[in-house]
Amino acid sequence: MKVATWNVNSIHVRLEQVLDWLHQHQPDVLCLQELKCETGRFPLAAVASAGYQALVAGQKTYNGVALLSRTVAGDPLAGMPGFEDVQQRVVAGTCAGVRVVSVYCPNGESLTSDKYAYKLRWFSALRNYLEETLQRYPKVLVAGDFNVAPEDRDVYDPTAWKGEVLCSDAERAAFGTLLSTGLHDAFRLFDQPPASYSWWHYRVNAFKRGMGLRIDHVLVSTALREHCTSCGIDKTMRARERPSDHAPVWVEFSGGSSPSS
DNA sequence: ATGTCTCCTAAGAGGAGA
Repeated sequence: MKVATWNVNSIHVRLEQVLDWLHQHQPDVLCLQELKCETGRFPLAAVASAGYQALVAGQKTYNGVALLSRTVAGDPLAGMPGFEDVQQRVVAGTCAGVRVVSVYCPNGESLTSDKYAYKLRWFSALRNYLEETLQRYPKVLVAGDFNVAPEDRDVYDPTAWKGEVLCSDAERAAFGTLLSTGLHDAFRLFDQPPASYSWWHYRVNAFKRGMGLRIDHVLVSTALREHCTSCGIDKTMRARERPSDHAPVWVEFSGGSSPSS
């Protein structure tokens, strides 16, 4: 089983790249973020012709998440119960016995912004939601743009970014509370190249200069961790013409398309 | 170093968000 996540920064602009990626990598599930697309305008027919079903929680202009899967996802759920939010940032479904949650965590803008306070409230709600999810489903996978670089090694220049948004102590602590529910950062289960990042700013030629952060993550529950065989970041999509500012992150599991027990 | 990209309104550029 292969699952991936990708912040596409507009599904309309990146549709051909998404279809290419599905064709090349044949994931069982692909989580998407920043659709910037109303639910009713999502290109369902295009992804269907590529062989994928879609759960979509979209809105006009901003945010928006989706879960593409080869088979129809069970128990679809948009948003987080008990946390009313006009911003569409969460969608979940069950695929091959795995509860998959696609998340687009708030950016926060800056430490003094109202959006930063919202980000911390949102993470608190996410922690509660994932705790409930883990009680209901043993095999849980949470994938998306977390907008947090968990450690200094996830930042190209930790000194320059120290205390900045995406790297602040409070954000890292909030990310840590997600792990404390019983989830594991799949990327760090394996040896990885140094300077592994998933996002590079569009400005200042950041990608070519290696100025990136690792803020897109795949978290797996303990029951899933045992089956996890590899995890990586596909930088090739960031090197393309007209790229998203994020690269896809993928994870593979042993046991074919349906990891059992 | 205010740099780039996307989408919106609104009929031109400019603002919001990342």
